[in-house]
Amino acid sequence: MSVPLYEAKAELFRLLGHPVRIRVLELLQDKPMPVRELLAAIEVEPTGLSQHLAVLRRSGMVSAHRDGSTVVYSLAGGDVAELLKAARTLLTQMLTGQNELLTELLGAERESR
Amino acid sequence: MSVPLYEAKAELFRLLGHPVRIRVLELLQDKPMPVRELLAAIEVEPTGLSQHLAVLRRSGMVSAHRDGSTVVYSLAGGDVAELLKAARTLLTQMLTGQNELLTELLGAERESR
DNA sequence: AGCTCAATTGCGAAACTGCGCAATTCCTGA
DNA sequence: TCAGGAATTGCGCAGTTTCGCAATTGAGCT
Repeated sequence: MSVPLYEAKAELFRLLGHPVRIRVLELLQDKPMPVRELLAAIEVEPTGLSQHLAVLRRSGMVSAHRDGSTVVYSLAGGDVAELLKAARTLLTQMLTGQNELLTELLGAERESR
Repeated sequence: MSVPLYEAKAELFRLLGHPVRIRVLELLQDKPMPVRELLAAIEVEPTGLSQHLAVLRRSGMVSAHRDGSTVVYSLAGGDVAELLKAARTLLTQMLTGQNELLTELLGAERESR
């Protein structure tokens, strides 16, 4: 293997590490969408969106094809949904973990007063 | 929610977007480990490892406790394994997708000669 | 107390990322 | 064919990340 797997994973995560790109992937999960529609759904300048789309395209996560004067993007292959779901699960687990710790600490403080 | 979910996801992915941090999480999946052992397993300077561990600690993904003169790190709560597995799956899907496309293109070229 | 090893932190330099503006490409309709 | 909108690209600036060195903290040993 020329590129170790953990490098590839890190690279993948780095690609996903931007709110706009997450939004794009989430939106494309429902159905393919023209840029115009993505633009309407996400708060971002056209040029910024293009750049993020370019990143996703270069990485092979989405593919684009022209339809007349507009460009339509769609997810390319892989199970992105699963990854996003795992992220969501992990986030909620981490947050509840922190909450438990917090309430525990608060309880301890109350008792010590 | 003060922070939109997609922001939190992006943040999470950004945290994971470094090879050393990925390695650390992978190693900690098996069992808690002292820094010394992580250091032996990963190619990185002690100071660099410390910094990456600090990032993971601040984010709440790992926790550390002293044991004598060494510090032992362990995964904190959440199901990191699931996320890493999803990443691995997605990567292989993307790579095979590219391979198929490649062989398709090569086939087409051969035919056109 | 002084020494040493383990781990962390502070800091400055180098590399990278994201953003917006201006310019460009590609298509469509007059 | 040319004016217009859709989308992309090139480019420079500002902000962030990463890295290694030097300095610091904490624990065990004599």
